[in-house]
Amino acid sequence: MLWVVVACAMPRKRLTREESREQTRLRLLDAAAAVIVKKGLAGTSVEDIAGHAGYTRGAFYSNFKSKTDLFIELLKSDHAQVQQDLQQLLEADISNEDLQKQLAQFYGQCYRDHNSYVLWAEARLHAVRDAKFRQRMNTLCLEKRDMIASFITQFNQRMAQPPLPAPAPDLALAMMALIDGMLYFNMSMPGEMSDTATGTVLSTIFTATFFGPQA
Amino acid sequence: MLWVVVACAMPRKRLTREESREQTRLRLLDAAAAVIVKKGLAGTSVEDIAGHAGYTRGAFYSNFKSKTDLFIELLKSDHAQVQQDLQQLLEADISNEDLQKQLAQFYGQCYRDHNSYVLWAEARLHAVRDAKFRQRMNTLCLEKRDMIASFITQFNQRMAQPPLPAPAPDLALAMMALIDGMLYFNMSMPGEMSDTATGTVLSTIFTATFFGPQA
DNA sequence: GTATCCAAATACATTGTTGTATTTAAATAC
DNA sequence: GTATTTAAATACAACAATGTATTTGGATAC
Repeated sequence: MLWVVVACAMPRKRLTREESREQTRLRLLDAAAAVIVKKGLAGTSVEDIAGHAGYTRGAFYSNFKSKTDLFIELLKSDHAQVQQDLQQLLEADISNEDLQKQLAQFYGQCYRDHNSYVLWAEARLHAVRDAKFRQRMNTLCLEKRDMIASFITQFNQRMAQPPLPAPAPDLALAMMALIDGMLYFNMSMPGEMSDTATGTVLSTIFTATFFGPQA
Repeated sequence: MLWVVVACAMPRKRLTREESREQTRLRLLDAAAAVIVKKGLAGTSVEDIAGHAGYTRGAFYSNFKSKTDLFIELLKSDHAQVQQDLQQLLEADISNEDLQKQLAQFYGQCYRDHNSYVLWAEARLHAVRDAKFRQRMNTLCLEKRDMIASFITQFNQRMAQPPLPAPAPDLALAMMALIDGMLYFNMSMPGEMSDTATGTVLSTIFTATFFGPQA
């Protein structure tokens, strides 16, 4: 009886089956991300995930084949987001901006937050051990590399800089490695490398690499 | 009876208690490194380690307080080795060598092999989750940073190069991040980044950073 | 030799995890 | 309304891992 009143007071839409299922899926994915960041992929049980999302294991197995299955979905969704961000950056008008700003944006764009970076760190270790998984991840990484390579080429042309010191795809990998290294460092040694130091170093190296022999 | 003969044939020294204990310890450490690289820290059970070393769990708990305890010993021993290598490089006469060679050596020195790198990747993730552990690791990393900073300063002076574009410790962190990023990449995407590409890129960036505005 | 010591093995009790099989209740279709 | 469907809960059986308590047998001391 009270139920009716409440239901009227806050028009909490009665979900259709499909909506409800989708909601459960998303809640499980979110919960998984949180718990995996906190306890690690291997250290996280299916029960942990379901529990944290407010369900039982039954809901989990009803929605995902396995923990690995869910994990891959998690990565794919994050990758798609990053790709989209990069695409946007690529399409934006960059010729009027200065390098510093670009780099800051680029850097921030690569991985949006600490959590997603930790997830990718987990993924890499998993890739070392699972060839199948590694292949899938490589595909994603190479996709990103190509997008960055395209960004570099375009940037180089628009700025009418000296020829690149190496093929764009190679430079792209190097830049990814560099940025990864920075984030990786900050992940396990937060605060050790000041933001300004990071920025300075990145821009120093970027400038030297892309703008070549002029101070 | 045959035993006596065999014992004479190969003078396999009868171990003292202490020697025997030390041997067990070392075997457990070696086994742990191998298994942890293969299955991950969390995915490795104490039983796995003991079994792989040819013992039972009893031997393990008789020698180590816990898995984490053993893991830290593993890292410390690896770190000590790297520090020693760096020290040697620092003391060596470098003024006659060319940059390329130095870099190659430096690069190879940082982490001696794939396995030890994977162990450190595990360690970093562990550090994200365990503040106590993170502090310990920071100490080790800063030790390394200082040694590299010292290397950079010395190198810069001996080569009579232009002033460094940033404080040596900051540059050291950046170099560590860069090299880490490269190795990290190669770890999960082996073969994607060719050795020559890696070398070229590293030397390009290093040259640009340390030798500044001249091609 | 006998007594003792201690490194490692074994036994044990407990707890956590897995995946499947079955049940339930709410949403749809009629 | 009644029947059907199905998302999620619950029950279950098998197994893996933990840490401690106890035992065993080869070193050491005498």
